[in-house]
Amino acid sequence: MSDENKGPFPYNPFSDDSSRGINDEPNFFPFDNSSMYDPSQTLQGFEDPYSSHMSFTDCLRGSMDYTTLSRAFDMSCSSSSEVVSAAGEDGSGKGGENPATPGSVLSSSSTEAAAEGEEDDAGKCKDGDDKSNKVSKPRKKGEKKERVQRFAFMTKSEIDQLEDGYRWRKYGQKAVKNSPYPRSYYKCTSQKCTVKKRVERSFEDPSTVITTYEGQHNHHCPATLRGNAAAGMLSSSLFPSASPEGSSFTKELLSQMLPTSIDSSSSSGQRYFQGLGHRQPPQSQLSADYGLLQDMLPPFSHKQEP
DNA sequence: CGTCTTTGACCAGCGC
DNA sequence: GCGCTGGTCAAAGACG
Repeated sequence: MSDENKGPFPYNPFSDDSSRGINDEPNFFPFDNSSMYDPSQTLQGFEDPYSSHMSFTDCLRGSMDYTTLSRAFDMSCSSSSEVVSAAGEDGSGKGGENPATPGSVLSSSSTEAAAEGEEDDAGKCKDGDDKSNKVSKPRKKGEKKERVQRFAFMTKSEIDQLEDGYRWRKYGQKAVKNSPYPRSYYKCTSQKCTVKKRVERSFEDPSTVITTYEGQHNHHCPATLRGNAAAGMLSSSLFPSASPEGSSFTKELLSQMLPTSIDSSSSSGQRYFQGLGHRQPPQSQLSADYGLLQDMLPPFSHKQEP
């Protein structure tokens, strides 16, 4: 892939020139450290999507390690009409999760996570079938591996793993080309859940952790059930399907948390947070809100099991 | 003892 | 076809 993916950020994990080519790059909106959230001023570079960011994890973790968060969506913009149509039908399909709503931060563009997805990617990752599928999985010539919805966070953090409410099992680590920092691979530990994530550090800015989620949870967020509202909230934001009402819930929620506009009209399907910017509520207020959320979340998180 | 991490090996996709 | 790289597996070890 080429330079346009790199954007202003020094290192884009999806921009390397490797042969990755399987899932391709999620639309990636790196944040600019120089414009990190400052409550005393409006967001710098407000018009610039590349500087869109928000202090989200800061809220989630009670202002611990994370200071800035930006995210991107994998709209899997590809030339494949198959993918495009899949993205389209998703809006009415399982995704009925109104991908265009702010709360539905996850827009399913995946061809698998939505319709047959739980079969395919699941097939690849399902217990016991991993190997066989990996080894013998026949693939028609020219047929590309299905895309899964992916989105990435760039997080200013000392620690690598964002606590998002889900439990992850590390299954691999690889050195990354052009980066001294390895990339770690995690799978959701929940049975039949095929969500994966990759975590790596930016080599230009070691304080920045890049987390890439892939797939959609098909189960409750443990944190929500446990009452960890913050993590659960993030989870329901990231994976609305794991919480059917979560989409509307998070829509409402995020409309408060993310008062700035979210481009939901983009024909390309690209959406992103504009960041909390100038209207981010004070920490104390957020904490109070999360306290309420903690009470609200359980009823919202009932998963409609098929 | 169950769970998780580490790590070397293997495989697939891509460019040359 | 070959080499490179990312992604994944799975055995072994660490940990609580």
